[in-house]
Amino acid sequence: MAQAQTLSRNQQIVLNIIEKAKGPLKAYSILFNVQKKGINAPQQIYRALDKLIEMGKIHKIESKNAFVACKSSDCEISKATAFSICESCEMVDEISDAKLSKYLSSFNHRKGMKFKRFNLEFFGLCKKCK
Amino acid sequence: MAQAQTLSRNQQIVLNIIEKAKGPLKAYSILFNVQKKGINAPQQIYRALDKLIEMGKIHKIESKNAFVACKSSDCEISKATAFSICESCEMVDEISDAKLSKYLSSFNHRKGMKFKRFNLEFFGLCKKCK
DNA sequence: TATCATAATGTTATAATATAACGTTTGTTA
DNA sequence: TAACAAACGTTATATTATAACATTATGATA
Repeated sequence: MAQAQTLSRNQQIVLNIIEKAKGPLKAYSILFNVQKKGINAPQQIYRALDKLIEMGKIHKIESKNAFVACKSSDCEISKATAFSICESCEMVDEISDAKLSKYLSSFNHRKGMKFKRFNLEFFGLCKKCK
Repeated sequence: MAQAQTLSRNQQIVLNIIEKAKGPLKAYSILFNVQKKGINAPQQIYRALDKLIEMGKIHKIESKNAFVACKSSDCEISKATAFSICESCEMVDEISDAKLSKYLSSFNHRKGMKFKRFNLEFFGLCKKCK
């Protein structure tokens, strides 16, 4: 079984950069930042990103094609993610709201579909940009 | 002011294809389907898609980079969209649930952000694929 | 109806995002 | 230590999306 905690070298490098970043990072901007460390190809970045997502260490912001570190204890390895996204600056904030999470996790579509996972993106202007 | 109802030729062509489709369509697959009608370049598709989204006639499924026709009267020109997405087949269904919509529209993040819009994607297996 | 502004068009080129496919290396564990 | 799985490195290419520029249609109004 894959060990939940141990990160490979490339995974650790990529995660460090994402964790240090103030906002969401794009794959190619990560790539440019790690070329000094000997990572040269997009494939290497995308592979690390995929694994980090699987492990729940990071999330993809779908509307921005960008990645943020997970800050939520509620998201249960990315089964229940919610973000607030500022349409003016680059700010993205992960929303940890147990009530919201519970409400959505128990939501079931009439048409017979049982959901395994959801991703919610809110858009607006953050405090600064308002 | 832009007239909410009148569609240009290209917009109409693109909308027709999306409305006739059984599932979400990707930009380039739309392009291949309309080359017989004299639309030759991606730019033409993307421009039509952008306008149709603005008008609320279609929505983008962010996790799939694909587009579906709007079927909801609740979504208020894409201010409040929710979809159920089958992870096995290509099925995407727009969720019209007034309660859900109201709940999320009135949700406000603690950190002082007032939301203008949200997009929610649920993932699971549809009836057929289950 | 002439004119002006706006929206939409057509086209070429290119940017940005992401994956396929292959062989090699490393790490785990039986 | 042999065998397997995971991660790596690399080249090539596929997919998604936008920039930039010239042209043509459309609609409002003077």
